[in-house]
Amino acid sequence: MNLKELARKLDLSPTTVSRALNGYPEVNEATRERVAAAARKYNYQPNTRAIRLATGRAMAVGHVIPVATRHEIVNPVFADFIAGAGEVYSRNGYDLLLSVVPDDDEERAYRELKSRGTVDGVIVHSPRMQDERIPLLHDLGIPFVVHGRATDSARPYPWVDVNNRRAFQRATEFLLDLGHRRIALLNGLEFMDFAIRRRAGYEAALAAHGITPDPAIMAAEEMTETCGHRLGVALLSAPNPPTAFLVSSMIMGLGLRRAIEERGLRMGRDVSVIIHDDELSYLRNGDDVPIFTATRSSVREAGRQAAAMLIGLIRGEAGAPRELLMEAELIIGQSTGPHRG
Amino acid sequence: MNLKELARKLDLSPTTVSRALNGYPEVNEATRERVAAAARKYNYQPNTRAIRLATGRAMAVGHVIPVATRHEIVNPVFADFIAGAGEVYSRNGYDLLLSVVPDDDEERAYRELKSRGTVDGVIVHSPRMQDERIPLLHDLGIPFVVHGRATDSARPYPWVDVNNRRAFQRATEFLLDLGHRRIALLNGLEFMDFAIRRRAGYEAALAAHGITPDPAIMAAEEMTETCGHRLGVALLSAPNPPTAFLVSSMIMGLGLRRAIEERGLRMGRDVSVIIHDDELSYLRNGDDVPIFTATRSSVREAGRQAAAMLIGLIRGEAGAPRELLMEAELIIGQSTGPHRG
DNA sequence: ATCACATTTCAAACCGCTTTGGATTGGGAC
DNA sequence: GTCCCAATCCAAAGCGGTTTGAAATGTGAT
Repeated sequence: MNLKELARKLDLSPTTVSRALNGYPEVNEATRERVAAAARKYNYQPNTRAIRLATGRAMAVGHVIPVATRHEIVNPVFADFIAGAGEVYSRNGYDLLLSVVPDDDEERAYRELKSRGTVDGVIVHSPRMQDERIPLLHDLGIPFVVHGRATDSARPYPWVDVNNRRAFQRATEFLLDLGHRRIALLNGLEFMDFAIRRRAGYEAALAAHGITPDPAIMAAEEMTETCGHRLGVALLSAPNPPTAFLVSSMIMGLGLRRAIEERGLRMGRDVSVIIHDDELSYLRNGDDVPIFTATRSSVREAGRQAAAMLIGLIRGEAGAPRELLMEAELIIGQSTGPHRG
Repeated sequence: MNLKELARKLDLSPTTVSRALNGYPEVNEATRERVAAAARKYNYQPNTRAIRLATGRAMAVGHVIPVATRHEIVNPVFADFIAGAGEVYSRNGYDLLLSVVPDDDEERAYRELKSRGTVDGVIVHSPRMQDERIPLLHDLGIPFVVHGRATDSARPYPWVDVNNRRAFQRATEFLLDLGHRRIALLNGLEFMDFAIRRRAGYEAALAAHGITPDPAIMAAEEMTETCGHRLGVALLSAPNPPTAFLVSSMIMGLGLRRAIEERGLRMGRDVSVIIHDDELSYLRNGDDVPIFTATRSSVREAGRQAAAMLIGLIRGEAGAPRELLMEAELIIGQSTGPHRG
């Protein structure tokens, strides 16, 4: 059933039917209801392809997912972020278009998205510092929202981010208050913007206590279980090992815990650990009692917020906020305890 | 730059330009090259929306991701499956459309996908046994491929799956050969088809050794870290605890390991564990030496295969295989050892 | 009765491409 | 020289909606 057929059944012009269904004012309330009833009866659904061509809008949002050609890692937070964003898109009639692109081909991907008009806007994932995608998207004139931030961007740009700096600063302070002085940092790779900010927070808290950060107990690696384990083993068996760890992801934290327990130590008693918890749905930090003490911020909620912001931008809604800094909670779990001198 | 403008620049009709670019035979080789050159020069990209309307094809594939309204879990294998599928789509000019849908609303989602013509085909995720989506998609006439299988489907349907039964049968046999007799099964929720098949393999291997499965050491739960931990604690502290575990996912295995180590036991020495490893990119089972002994099968590869099969179906390629059973490898890691009587 | 004006409806153009059904041209067969 | 056919190209009609500009109808004021 298409518009023309429906119009013929109703003995109306396609124009009127279209307007009736789209809520235009210049149509009689009685006819509008007649049209609506018929549309329901015949289960009329306007053809998306036609709407898109006619209106010039794609009614779709793109998420370009760069897949590192070398280590081929898919960011584990994607699934939840997208689940959150997807909710908002479907409520607003937008489709979610996923482009999986080798990371050396991203620029071409964005240009094509623009010139072929497949999407009305995009979400930028995993920003690096001085990310080239931001000026590119500005130039192309595609509405976009960055999940995270890119330090040192020349122009302002819309973003949704967690206050990574504050979170890690608070977490470090918490450990300091427990008496820990030798606090290791297991960070993500530091070309990622969030990793830089977390380190900054960590260093600021140390500095405020007159402690100079020790590069020997600061690592920046891929946030995997095995990396967490390897770093844990190395740091714990070194001379003057840390008594506490600040870890950038739950998965890495699981690896660290493995290293701790292999050495016959107890997490929370012998060694304190704070992780960052993205509240991934398949990796909950405990059901009721948190396993890890954690800085917690829902990445799914970030997805919702970013999607809402992007739709606002696409619709050209003025005055909507263009920046959103989400504060992480500090959740006290069983993985931290006072320093045992 | 659109087709009409390009045609005018070339002093040709849009017809000819279109044909030249799409490789139709009725155009002079010389003009074809002239057209191609101009297209490059002006960076002409045909408008996707127009192509879609004109051809009636959506050039897009849908992945409907049901989000459980209650526990809100996003399947952690999605990200990698989709990364694999996405590679194949982009190579073939298809877009990947993600619909995040509350799981009680899935039927409507599929019907709408059909009647609005947004996609040419879909991938069905996480099939249950007797999955209602399969007859629905058959009726709607949308090409589809199921990732996994649905026991007891009346009609045949295209699928890509791991041989879950064989994998768990082999794993169980391996444990039996090591002398274990009390082998626990930590399975996924058993309305999922793969969980049923894994249990069948487990039970078959036990039966071949004259062992009656003991429901007391068989669990079917959500495959999370905390569930693995909770079940591990419960089973290990029960009278007559198992000496080996067969676990349906790596994440669950991490939780189990935590329970084992909390009790002062060593995995691989005191308790043997075999997990199923989907080779998730962010959750590798060790870098060179596997942490867990595992049945291993790449979910990303499954994504590639399913995508390729679906595109074949959409294109109406006859003779292409409609079913693909991938065998899992048994990888020997450090988490298994002989039974210590 | 007449006119201005708001309300309601419609015909037709348009979005940018594909595709059908000719039209034109040139060369070879007869 | 005529006819046929292959090789090229084109005009126009689509795809299924939206949107513009105009027409038809009804209403109240004059």
